Amino acid sequence: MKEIFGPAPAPAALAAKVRTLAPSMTRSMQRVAEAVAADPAGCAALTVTGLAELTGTSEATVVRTSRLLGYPGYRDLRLALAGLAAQQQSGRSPAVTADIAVDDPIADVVAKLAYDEQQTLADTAAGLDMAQLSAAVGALAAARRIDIYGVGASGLVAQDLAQKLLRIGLVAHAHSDPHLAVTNAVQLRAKDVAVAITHSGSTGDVIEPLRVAFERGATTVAITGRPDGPVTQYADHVLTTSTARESELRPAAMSSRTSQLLVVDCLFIGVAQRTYETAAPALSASYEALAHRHTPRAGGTAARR
Amino acid sequence: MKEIFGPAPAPAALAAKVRTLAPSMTRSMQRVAEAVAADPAGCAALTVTGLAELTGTSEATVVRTSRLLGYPGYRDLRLALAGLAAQQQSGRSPAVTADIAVDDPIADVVAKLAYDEQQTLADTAAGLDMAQLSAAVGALAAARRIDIYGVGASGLVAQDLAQKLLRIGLVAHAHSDPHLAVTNAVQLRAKDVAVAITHSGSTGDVIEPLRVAFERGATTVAITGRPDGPVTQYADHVLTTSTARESELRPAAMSSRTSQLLVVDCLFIGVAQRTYETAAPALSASYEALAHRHTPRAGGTAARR
DNA sequence: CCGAGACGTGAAGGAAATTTTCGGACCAGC
DNA sequence: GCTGGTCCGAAAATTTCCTTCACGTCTCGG
Repeated sequence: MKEIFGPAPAPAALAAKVRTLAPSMTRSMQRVAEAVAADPAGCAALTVTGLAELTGTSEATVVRTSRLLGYPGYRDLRLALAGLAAQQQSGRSPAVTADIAVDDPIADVVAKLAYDEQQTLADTAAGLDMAQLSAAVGALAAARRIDIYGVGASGLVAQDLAQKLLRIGLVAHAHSDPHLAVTNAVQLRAKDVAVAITHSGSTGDVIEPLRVAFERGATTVAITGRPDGPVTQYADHVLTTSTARESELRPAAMSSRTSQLLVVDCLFIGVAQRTYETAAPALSASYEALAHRHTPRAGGTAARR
Repeated sequence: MKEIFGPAPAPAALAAKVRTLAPSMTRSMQRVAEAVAADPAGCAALTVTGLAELTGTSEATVVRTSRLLGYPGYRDLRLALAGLAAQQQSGRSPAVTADIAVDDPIADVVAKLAYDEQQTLADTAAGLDMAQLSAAVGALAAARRIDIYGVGASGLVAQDLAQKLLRIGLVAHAHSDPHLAVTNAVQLRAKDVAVAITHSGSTGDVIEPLRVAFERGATTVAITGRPDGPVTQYADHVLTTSTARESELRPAAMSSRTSQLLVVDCLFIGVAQRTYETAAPALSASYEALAHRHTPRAGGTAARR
């Protein structure tokens, strides 16, 4: 009997991982990663030397790329590749997803967007580090106070998380004003938690308050698409969101938001589970508090003017 | 020297092949074949030496068995094994259909959430009325001014839409303060568009400004999960979001948000397409304006305190 | 404009894996 | 007990993989 559970490299999340880590790769490594992502089956049939020649690089680069993707060496990457190829083979052939074009009919836009977001969700789920997530949940559940930082599109996600945590009785606040965020971060102490949400991983306005919180001894969590970005310097726990390819009409903010929200939801559910005794009544209380805000039913038809 | 082996090694029919060929095997080879068939995943993790030790045989025997099974050597058998393991792995994941329970491990929570949200996306895309969507897009693209109403969780979606439309040069504003929303709605005229976002379809704070806008002659759009709700009285175009079942730990806000965001994205892309001439440069301009807000690269490791 | 430093890269050598070779062990039959 | 055959594994031979190191290139600061 063999137990290879914990440190086992991700099985299916390879394509997602390639996209996530691509920005932090050098040119040569990108070529290798690209080849691997494009044709897992083909690459699985190649030796280190073969893949190096195919991509016009050296064996060392291939090994380096394998390491970056989370495997101990090329040998294990190759095994994962074989597995991936088998899955693709047996699984449905993924419908060809071209980029969204200017002249796409609206129905195609809907289909492509839905498909892309589904893909993003799958990638994110596959790429999430359960240990980190679990640790972050634990910290949040026990927190005296929670500060959440995010600006721009990520600011909305930050607010979403804050709203949810408030609903289950935690003390959470989302800051999108960098100055206020920093001044609030100074107040944090050991039992507190600070969460930074930034897709790029390098948004100064978000990193700065997290740094302050980190130095104050608070537990810090980063939700980012760049696990190698500056923000992770000051993060005790890093939750990686996936990055879909983006096109001219489809800015990165769109898929990153989907990914971030999934992570946020997972955090929320996790915390709700751990604090179930207090969370459940708080949830229903907040629900009932809003009931009278909904008008019972539609009347007739309205007349304009 | 390289030889091309004629018959490609079968990937999935391995267990059958083991049984078929077992009689023609010697005792030691049978032990190897048996181990391989019993635990493909485990054996895939072993080297030749490891498998030889596990089965109490020698490396040579392992290679001989591989040959008999139709592979050029153990290396290729191992690859096939990894593929088989991946297939088996992917085959079993039907546990996600259940509701999220209090004692679910965190990994299950992630899987279930991702699955549910994927389902929600598919449902929403399938249920969207293209004619209504198209009409709404047309109204937005030609609008002089756009007001968006939403409170609570839907308020964040409203802000998301406003952010996006602003980015492509439209005049859009999200209101979550009901009073301000109404006072602003009074200003709307024929060429303007008002969008109301409410899952329940009966949120008074959102219906009220929409009614005002409607009576002022503005084009009104409702994004709601209840196409028969009160809000649709005052909506020229109704975009229906899907509703997933909710459980105690998973409030409706979660899936409705996913659904609403997809609709909002569709609106955005649709508008961006129609106003491409102005949208494209506006998008890249807003992107560049933020570039300097990102610190270039990570330094070393941070020290707490 | 130039130099110092850091980074990316591949070549070569070393380690580990796989495959082959070869000799010994076992088992009939003579 | 010997002989021929088959089966098996230890160790050599080979391929594959990994590590080290030096060279080229780029960047940043003066």
